Amino acid sequence: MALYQQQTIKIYNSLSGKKEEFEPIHEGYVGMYVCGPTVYSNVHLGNVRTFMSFDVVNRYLKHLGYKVRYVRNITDAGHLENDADEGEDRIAKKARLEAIEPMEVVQRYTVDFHNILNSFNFLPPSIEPTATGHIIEQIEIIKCILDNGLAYEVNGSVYFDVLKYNNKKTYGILSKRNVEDLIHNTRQLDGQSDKKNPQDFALWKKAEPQHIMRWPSPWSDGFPGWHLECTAMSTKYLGEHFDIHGGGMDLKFPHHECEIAQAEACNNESPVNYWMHANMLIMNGKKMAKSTGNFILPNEIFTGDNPHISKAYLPSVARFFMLQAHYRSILDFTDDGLQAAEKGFFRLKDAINDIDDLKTSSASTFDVNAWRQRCFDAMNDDFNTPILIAQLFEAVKIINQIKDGSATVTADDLNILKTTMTEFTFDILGLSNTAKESSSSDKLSGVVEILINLRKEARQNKDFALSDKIRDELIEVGIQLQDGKDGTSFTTN
RNA sequence: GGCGUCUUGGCCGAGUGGCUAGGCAAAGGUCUGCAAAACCUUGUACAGCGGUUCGAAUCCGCUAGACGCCUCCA
Repeated sequence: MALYQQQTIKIYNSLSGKKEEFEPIHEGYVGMYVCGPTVYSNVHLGNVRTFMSFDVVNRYLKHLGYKVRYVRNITDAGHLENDADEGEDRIAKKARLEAIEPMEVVQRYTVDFHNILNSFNFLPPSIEPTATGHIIEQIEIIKCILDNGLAYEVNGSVYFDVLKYNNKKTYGILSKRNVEDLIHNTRQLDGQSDKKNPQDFALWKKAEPQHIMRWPSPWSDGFPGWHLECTAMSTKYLGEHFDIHGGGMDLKFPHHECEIAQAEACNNESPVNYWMHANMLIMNGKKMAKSTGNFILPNEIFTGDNPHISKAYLPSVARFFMLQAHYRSILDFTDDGLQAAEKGFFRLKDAINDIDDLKTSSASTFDVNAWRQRCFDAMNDDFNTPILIAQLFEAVKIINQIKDGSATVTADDLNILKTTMTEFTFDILGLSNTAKESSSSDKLSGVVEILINLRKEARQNKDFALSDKIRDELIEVGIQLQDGKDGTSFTTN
């Protein structure tokens, strides 16, 4: 029996505003689409947090035995910097500024994106389609919407008719806005527009002569509107109706709202069963923004080369830090928070690495199966990683108690304990057991054992100056000795 | 201006109508040659003001503050 048959997941659905029991359309299979980055600059930490949230969702669903088709796109087509009819697209702008081809911009930052995600130990999506690779599919959807009378062409551009759509369906169903409010509150944009109404959005834009990224279409040489690619690619790879759609909270309106409208306009059905939105990452209490300097690149965390942090942190420490908050909460990124996370993470990791050395007994002083289920319960409750981490620390305490002799465990229970800890910490949360990898070197272990023995002799001879020197100098290189009842062990960080 | 979210102990950060979240930090103790690590003990928090209720930090209203979206944005 698959694990998913024993566990019931509840997902907070942005569409209904409630936690709902998760039932995939096809038993055992999950289709999930997550809006990926626009590759016109380095991926920043806020992006990483959103994608990390869905990396954990992906990992957990897989762990439960679901066959997950996880589609995360790369936006490499030039979208305009604003929704007015004028303006330069961001990729072209970057290309001009750096004097390179637009596709060089795309390549450079796609590679950066993958590098950063790899360093954070992300699992790759099943399919990572690009917008420029799906121009034909996007054109087909525009034709479909035109055929259904919910879009109109003006001067080679095609716009979605929001008011007309709203007569039949509800525009604003996801973001809980009503069209009347939108009409009253739409800001006046400079420049004359071809749109019938300001809240209409582009499906296809005719390219200005200087616009480099352009494709032929029935309406003009131009480029697709900025909401269309996700509808095209999610439909192509997951079907007209699929299970989960995710993205950052800031995409809820207008991007996801427009996706729903496009899909409904073409296929006449709601495309997604569960909408999930990850909340924003802020830094030192304020929005991250390049313009104010309140900003950090993921790589700078690993090197410590940023004025907002006091030292370098391992990717897993940053990952642990972010997973200590629930994905639907705003998270404040601070150096203090990272330091606390670092200590906590090392304590967790050290305890897991101690499991193999624990002694077993004829009885257990705790209920390992009940604890294991509490770990599942935490994740089942809308992927509540902070609660899961709290449960993992309950186990840390037990492991240390067993080590101390104030708790006992049977061999069978120890096996369950170890499996559960490993699965949840490394497979589901996606943390890395980095120290174990470096300390598992037989040569290093051998050398440290020699020093431990030398120190032991020194201590027996009451030569504490020497024994402390060995201990302190090992700490300098990141090796900490731990004197226990059964001799001295060591950990590396 | 409109819409929406949030405000928890020294810090971070969960959660719930009545039962210990957890991490970090702090204090005392055990262990130790001394430390470190670990373990044990200690905090009676939920912005303010009203209301509903047998009972609310958890539900409702108002006030204050923070944030997000409304324009590209994870």
